[in-house]
Amino acid sequence: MAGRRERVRQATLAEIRAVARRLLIEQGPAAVTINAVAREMGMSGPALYHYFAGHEELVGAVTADFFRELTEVMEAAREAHPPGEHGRRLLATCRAMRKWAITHRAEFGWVFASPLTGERRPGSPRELAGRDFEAVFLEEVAALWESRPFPVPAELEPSIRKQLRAYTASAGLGLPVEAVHVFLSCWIRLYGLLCMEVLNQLDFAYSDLEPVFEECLREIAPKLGLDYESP
Amino acid sequence: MAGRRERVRQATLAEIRAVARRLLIEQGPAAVTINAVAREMGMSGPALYHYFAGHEELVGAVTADFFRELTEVMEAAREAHPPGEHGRRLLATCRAMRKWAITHRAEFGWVFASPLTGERRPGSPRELAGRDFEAVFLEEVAALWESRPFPVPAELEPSIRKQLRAYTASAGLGLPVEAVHVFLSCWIRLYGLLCMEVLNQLDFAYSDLEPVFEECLREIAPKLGLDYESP
DNA sequence: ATGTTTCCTTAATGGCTCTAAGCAAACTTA
DNA sequence: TAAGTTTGCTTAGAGCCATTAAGGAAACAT
Repeated sequence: MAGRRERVRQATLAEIRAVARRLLIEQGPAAVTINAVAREMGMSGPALYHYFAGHEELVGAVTADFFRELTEVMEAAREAHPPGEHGRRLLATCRAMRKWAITHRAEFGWVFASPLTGERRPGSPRELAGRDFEAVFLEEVAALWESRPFPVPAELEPSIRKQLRAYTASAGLGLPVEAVHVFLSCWIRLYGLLCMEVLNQLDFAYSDLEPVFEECLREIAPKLGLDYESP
Repeated sequence: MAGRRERVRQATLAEIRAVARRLLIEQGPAAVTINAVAREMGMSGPALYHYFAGHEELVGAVTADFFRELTEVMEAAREAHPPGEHGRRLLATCRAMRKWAITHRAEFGWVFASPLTGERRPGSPRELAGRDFEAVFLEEVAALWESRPFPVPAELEPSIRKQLRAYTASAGLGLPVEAVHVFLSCWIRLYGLLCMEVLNQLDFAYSDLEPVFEECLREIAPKLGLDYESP
């Protein structure tokens, strides 16, 4: 079924993305250019336009790769614990996320500081991979809520409720708006911390943020009714 | 003293930065190029090298401008309240920061997502302006601690204590390490939230983060022993 | 064996950064 | 005031980039 031609094409596509990634790691975001990737592969620049419509699309594809890899790492860490142990599964997922982020700084930084604007549109590979990534946490929290609902605030600021209603519906899980709100509060703290770390916004005070991250986990865990456990 | 020549030079410098900023706002970060700025001013590209050593330095100067402007806005908001009312002063400062950030999205985003690497080195205009910005909060928190110390955790994770000792000393304020830690925890939550908002990392769930920001303030205030007040 | 598709090439346009060489006006100084 | 220096610009050009266009050769389908 997959003819030889198609196989070769897929191999070339994979090599392009691999080279792009290598350039990002070795020489920074600015070095990921169509020409540089082609040169590195022994091809002429315009040849790459048979594989990607342009620079933006290449960047989007590479970003999607990063999301997928990160998602896989997180899922693997989560599945190292039995399905019922939501606390351990969530903690493992969080730690796997940070570990990947700091061992792949260039890639993780690229994800939000990428010079993209258009590639985030609905339907793009990047957008789809982003949703999967997000789902790793969301699904586990939904399962946790199913088996052992965590405490939620009685009332919600009206504007927040209104905004979250749309998101809650689109997520399609059985979570009430209030639970989504608690989850997002935790998410913002965790992801925000990582974001600042990778963008070097905390260098002025910290050189190693691992204990700060753990402290964040310790504060977040009880909000989801979970016990914090040291790594 | 300031000869005519020097005056003209300063005016040109100011115009360059103003044009760079306009290009950033109107056409995004990628449009801020030496050539484009020069063209916009009716000059030839290389002329700008008499004012800035290169693209990096121009970007750094513009970034420093943003920091300075943001710092001024925050200080003005703070000074709208009497010196003794630390709570109101800090809340006003925080709100002024977010207001500036969302009314100047391009500029605020530029500050951390800027393609700079070298311009962050010690002594650069950007680095100095960044310190002043940081000081707006830090000084007020120091004054608060002076007049009404907030509760701090009895013990600190050893690695965190060690790291913060250096920063606390360099900051040169009379704050103990524990208080600096509490301050930084608050800072990370606030700045991290803003960072994610401006980098569009929360669009998937929220369209208006103002109530989320206020909720963050409500949670942070008691950590500094302050009363939260609605805006 | 023929026609089509696919993959790649080179050429070319126009943008970018940055260096080099040179001209002219403006200041400085004797 | 005249000579020399500094300053502010110019154009030319090298070398990078993205992207389009035109064409050749190999692989595939019929």
